Amino acid sequence: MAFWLFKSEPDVWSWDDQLGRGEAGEEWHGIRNYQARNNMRLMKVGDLGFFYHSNIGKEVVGIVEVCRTSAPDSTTDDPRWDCVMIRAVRPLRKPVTLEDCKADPRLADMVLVRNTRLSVQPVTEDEWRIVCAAGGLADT
DNA sequence: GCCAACGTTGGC
DNA sequence: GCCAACGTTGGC
Repeated sequence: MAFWLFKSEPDVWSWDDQLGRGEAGEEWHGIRNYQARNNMRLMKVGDLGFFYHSNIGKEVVGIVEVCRTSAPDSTTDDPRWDCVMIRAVRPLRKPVTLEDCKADPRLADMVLVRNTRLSVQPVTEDEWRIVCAAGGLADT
């Protein structure tokens, strides 16, 4: 089981949009960056991820689960790009902001803090627990 | 709206 | 294969 972080501009695709898809989930299409794509190729069904709002909010707002491994991105004919599908699991009780993450020395190496531009990132188990706790979720 | 950081492209 | 030019992302 691995942990990840998915970034989205809420203008384009928000947590509420994701929640609206329910169990069916949503294809995480539109990724045109090799590092982000490679991360998606490593994902397995059942892996968990944070749903992060970039630009507006700049905060982790919810938890998602990978529900389909990486497959061709339906929004392009370019065979280089593929993507997973994710479904909403639950919101954080309290969003965890980028500022919060920067303020916690234990999260200093988090990709979110270090490489602000990567849109699909790995999260370590420790980071996962710390952010969940900060978000008011005892476990997951 | 600006700009730093980073990725990609293309000329050589 | 290097690197300058350019485009994009995302925090501020």
